Amino acid sequence: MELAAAKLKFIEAWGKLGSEWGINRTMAQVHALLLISPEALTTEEIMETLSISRGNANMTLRDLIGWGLIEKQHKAGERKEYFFADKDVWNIARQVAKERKKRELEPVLKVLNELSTVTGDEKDPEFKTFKKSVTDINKLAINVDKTLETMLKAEESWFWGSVLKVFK
Amino acid sequence: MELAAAKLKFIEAWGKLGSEWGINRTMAQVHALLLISPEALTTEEIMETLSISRGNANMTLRDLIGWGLIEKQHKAGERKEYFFADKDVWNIARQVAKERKKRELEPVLKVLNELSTVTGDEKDPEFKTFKKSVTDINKLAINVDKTLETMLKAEESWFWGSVLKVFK
DNA sequence: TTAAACTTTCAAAAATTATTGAAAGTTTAT
DNA sequence: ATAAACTTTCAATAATTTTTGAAAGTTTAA
Repeated sequence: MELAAAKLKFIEAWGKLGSEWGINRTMAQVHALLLISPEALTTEEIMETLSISRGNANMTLRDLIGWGLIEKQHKAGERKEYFFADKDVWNIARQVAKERKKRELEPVLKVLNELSTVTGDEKDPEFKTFKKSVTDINKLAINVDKTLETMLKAEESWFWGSVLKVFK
Repeated sequence: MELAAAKLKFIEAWGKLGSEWGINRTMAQVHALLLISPEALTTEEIMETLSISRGNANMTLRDLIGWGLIEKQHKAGERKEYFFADKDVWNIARQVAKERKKRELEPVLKVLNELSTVTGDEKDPEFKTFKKSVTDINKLAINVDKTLETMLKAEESWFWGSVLKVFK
């Protein structure tokens, strides 16, 4: 496979994966583009390569910065802003995990906590079933939270070393 | 908090979580409803409780069956179909992991594999950067795949016991 | 059969989400 | 100050996803 074709395929695949994971396609594609680019790129270059509008490019870049996946770079003597992506895949994974934990897991844990204070008749099957589901989900969510917490602090080699050794 | 209010809140929260994870809101809500229901419910009851149309209810229930999250039940002497959800949260997590692995991770692994066959000039920064990103992502994806594979086979207590012990 | 009870389909409509692009805003150099 | 270079905003539009509901399909009982 040729490099040019491979790049397109990678951008497409990353975009699809993103959209399956609640990250919009364009955002994932811009990220993909910067990820495989050895040099920081300008808004202009990104707009052209991906055929997207200026407004879209601007908002997407802003979101990616918000996710901690890319950064702005200023070149001496130039007005333009350049953007580049962190190339360390483990950092990327951590960053995504961190953001999703904050945006999604934590609110859910909060609600589950509230819900576990529900009162009712212990003999009522409706009550018992509700309570059990909420409690069980809460336990699972707490375990997931703890695991993510560890991952956020861990070095990649240590993390996979440990996990895969256990699962041998 | 009252049981009735808590149920609504749970259905809402589960629906929101679902939509953040690429599962549509209605599907997640129907799942939530069945999860906290001690009895199997009919399409009619689900339609009413969640104020959704017959067509929507039917398709959603079919999808949930496809995900392995709910099952049909037939009651003796009745024409109607009843639906109930597996209440074991670990099974649910495994089932979701299994489906997403199949639908999302495996296609990505396939593409990454293809992309790692790309040819080019080892001195070209474009090529080097591309190759490194693809290779690194591939390694990460393989580790995720292995971990999921283990999870799919594991008992809940063993799984968390091992993972959390490592992360102590 | 036939008709009632129930399920499925799917084209059209509604709702949601993403994108555009032109105008407004900002910064820098002169 | 002014103008050029660049960035941001946001109302309008487009694209995508979800939902509806009525019609078609299926199963069962008599």
